[in-house]
Amino acid sequence: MSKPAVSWQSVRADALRRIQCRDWPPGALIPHEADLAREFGCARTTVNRALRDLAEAGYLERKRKGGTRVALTPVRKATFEIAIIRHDIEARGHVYGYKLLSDQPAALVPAPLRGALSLPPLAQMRYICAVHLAGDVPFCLESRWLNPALVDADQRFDTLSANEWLVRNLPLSRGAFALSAIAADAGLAAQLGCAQGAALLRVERTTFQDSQPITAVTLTYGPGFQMQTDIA
Amino acid sequence: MSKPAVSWQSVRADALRRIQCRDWPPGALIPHEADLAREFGCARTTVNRALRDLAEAGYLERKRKGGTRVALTPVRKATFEIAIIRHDIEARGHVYGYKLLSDQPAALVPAPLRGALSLPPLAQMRYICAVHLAGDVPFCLESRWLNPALVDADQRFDTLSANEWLVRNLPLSRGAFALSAIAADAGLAAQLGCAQGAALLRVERTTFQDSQPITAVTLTYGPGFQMQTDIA
DNA sequence: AAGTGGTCTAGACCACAAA
DNA sequence: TTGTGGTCTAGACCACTTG
Repeated sequence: MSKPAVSWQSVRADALRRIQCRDWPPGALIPHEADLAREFGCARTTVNRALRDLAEAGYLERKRKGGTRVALTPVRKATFEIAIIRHDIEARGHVYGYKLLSDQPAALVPAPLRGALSLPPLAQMRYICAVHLAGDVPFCLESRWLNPALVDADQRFDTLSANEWLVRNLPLSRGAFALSAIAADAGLAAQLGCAQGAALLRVERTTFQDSQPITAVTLTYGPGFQMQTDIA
Repeated sequence: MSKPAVSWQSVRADALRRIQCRDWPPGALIPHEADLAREFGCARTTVNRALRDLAEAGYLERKRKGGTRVALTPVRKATFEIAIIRHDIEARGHVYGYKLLSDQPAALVPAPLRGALSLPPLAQMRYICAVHLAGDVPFCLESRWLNPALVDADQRFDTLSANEWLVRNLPLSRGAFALSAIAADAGLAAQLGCAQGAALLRVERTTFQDSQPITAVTLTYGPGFQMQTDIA
């Protein structure tokens, strides 16, 4: 016989079991990789892969020379994908519709956004406003400031949304993301076809390519919209 | 001299550069690991680590025998941590306060929740309602159904919130997470000290240990609350 | 100074999916 | 059947931290 072959996944599973059953209690120092490798009968590389994965998942904290400790508060994460809105609507089983409301080549950027994008006073950007429809019902209002230096001025967004064009064409290196609730004012109520004062979910994103701003967008979803995901 | 040593991070960076400058355009098949290893002058393992990382980040799609392709729509993700609310409030620079509003050992679970938790009709769970304060201002209302089989009935939540106790004491294996906006009704307005009809951000979570339900919680945040994070 | 995790190597075998 | 990624090994050196 040769080897039963110990997989890093099995080492990970066993280590996780020890953490969860308090065999390795929160805050405790666990044996170092070489010891565990001997115990599991595998190479240290395999143990390393398993523990590294548990550390990424928030169960362990590792430091050179300091060793590996069980996290005091295991951090669980929920992740949202920066999706193409069309895909989101289609995944919900609706027919996608899109309507461009306005597209101004150069508009003054409001002060709060200037700060978020690190722009000088009086900076101008292209401003686009559009609505995404699920069937005939307004689903999401897209209100976007776009860096004109990064997008051909001839590029139209009357058929393909700026959302979709950007996801496909402009790589981003970093960004910020904020979620809030807002009451519909008269304008929003008209554009989303809902009652004034309705509670709406709002997503604000700003994205950059290195230190160069790409876009700042506000997505306001219709009433009743839920953003769902699984916990890893 | 021996070797400059090629790191997997440098391979990753170079591959990412080729993707972003369209040297490897979206949808294209890129060279296989062995070729890249020769080109970069490193072991295949190193290339594997780099490309695996780019695949996890959403830039590449890999299939055995199929090879590695550049993703058509690079998927960027925003991650929220399942935080202890106290930490969230303290990180915002406020003094944390907590008030237990009610704690019923056995209450009928409403039908929609029963479905989400896979519970039988007439199922009962412990029901807890509490408010988290930032200074003197209500910050978040916690309304929670808790599986009594997993928590000692003697466990009080009048000082330490169920939120914090659970994060520290009950490991979860999976869960679901939903975000929505809701208008404050009379009860919410009273408990959060806001106007009736104010738009509030709501988080609903259900968590399980294997197939056993742990808890279902609704967190309703005060008006103006923003949930923020960075895009990876 | 010394201990621990982080990484690289060269080689091997396996698992999956396409041809 | 065959090509490609997925993983394991044994050994080595390095980098960061703590004592």
